[in-house]
Amino acid sequence: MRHTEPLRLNRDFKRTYARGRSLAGPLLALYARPNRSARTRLGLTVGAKLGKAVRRNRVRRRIKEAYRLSEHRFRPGHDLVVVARVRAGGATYAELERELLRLMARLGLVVAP
RNA sequence: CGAGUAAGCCGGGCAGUCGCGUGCGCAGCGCCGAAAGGCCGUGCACGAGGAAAGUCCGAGCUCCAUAGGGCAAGGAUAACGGGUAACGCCCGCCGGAGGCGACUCCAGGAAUAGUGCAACAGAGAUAUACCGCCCGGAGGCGACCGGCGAUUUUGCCGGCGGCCGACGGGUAAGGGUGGAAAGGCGAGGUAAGAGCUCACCGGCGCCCGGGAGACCGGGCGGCCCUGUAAACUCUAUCCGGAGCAACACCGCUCAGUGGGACACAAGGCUGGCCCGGCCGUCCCCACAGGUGGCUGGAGCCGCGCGGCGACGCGCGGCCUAGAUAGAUGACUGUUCAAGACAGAACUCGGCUUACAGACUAACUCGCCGA
RNA sequence: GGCCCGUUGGUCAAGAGGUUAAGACACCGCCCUUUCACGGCGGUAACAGGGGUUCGAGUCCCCUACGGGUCA
Repeated sequence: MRHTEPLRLNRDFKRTYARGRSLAGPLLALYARPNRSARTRLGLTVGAKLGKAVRRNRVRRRIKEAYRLSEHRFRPGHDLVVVARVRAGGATYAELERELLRLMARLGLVVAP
């Protein structure tokens, strides 16, 4: 992704959970924290409760795709963690995309078009 | 046509737009980092499985230990012959069990090397004698006959066959329990019985013949000795330990990051100010950057030859993921029998488990037709 | 990704081849008490699932499912 790099280290995840602002919907939970950088770092968490490897991969790829397609509209310079909740295991792409955009907007991270 | 057995093979296809990983090429010499190193654009090629899974076995590879090895402990395997780098896998075959059959299943060494265990039931459980049957029999019972005594009832003695029977002995057929009861069944035999004797069958030992062997066939001999080794054990064979988060190299090193506690107090940032948000000295706990290893291998495909087969040999051709928070997704069109189980993480050989369906050839049984 | 454990009533748990699987807390009913608590008596309720060995399996062996620990 052009303007985003992955969030890798466990300590970055922990910092985001502890210091960041959060919001949760039925399918996803979103944590966000400014990182004093021009770049946004994105971390995805898809736990074992959602299913086996194939299903977890599908959920993760869909979230990534939804993020990628709207990336240009997001305010840069944040560490983001998207946690897939159990019901996301059976959700369609459209449902996941709608929820991600809604959560981002409610945290004020969407630049007005 | 119906029912069934067993094996191999495939496991959505095609097209478009956007996006991702690796390799090769081109371009800026730009950006991030203290450095090792990494990032960004673009063209082409390639880009998950038959189970990638469970981690149940066997190996390669790496480090540690030992350095000729032996013994002990612990673990694994278990008919026989072969295949293989090796195996607990595979093939063939033997024995046993099941099925009309095709065919399937079996941890399939030793229970006379020893030890342990066998609840309940039952007379008795690795050795028994409760009932019963048979022989002897103290003694008892009550008919009948004879004799004697007496007026009769009756008493005494003897005889005969019958019944009961303390006790002593024989027996292991029968009873009934049990998963298992001292080979099975029949005949002889006997007081009653018993492999006590005999025939057949089962098991054991020896001999002969066949086979590469497990084993099979035949003869002879006495004997009959419960089950359990996924109980200890014995016999034979095998095994040093750990695992790519192994390991090697490069680079940083008294600094950083996260959590807790303290505390919204001093201080700093944002902001005109309040609220709010972010940072935070000291104490405790935890953590650590990059590269290689990393895919060309007991490899895959085709043809020929050898072998019943597993497989082997020869020739020709091919290169087929290599990520490191982890690459296959999103939106469409079209087609069909409408898509199951499911995602590589060092790599192979197996096993096991999950699975919608499609195809190929083979065999068995039943019915009908020629 | 590798290695190693565990699963018994609602909860914590004993049991280690043998009749009907302990115990505690919890729950239900009765007694006690004016009532509640405490106490007493009684009761409901379990071997994760499947297959095998054995006469007999919660226990021994194999497979599956689930839960947990550990290794940078």
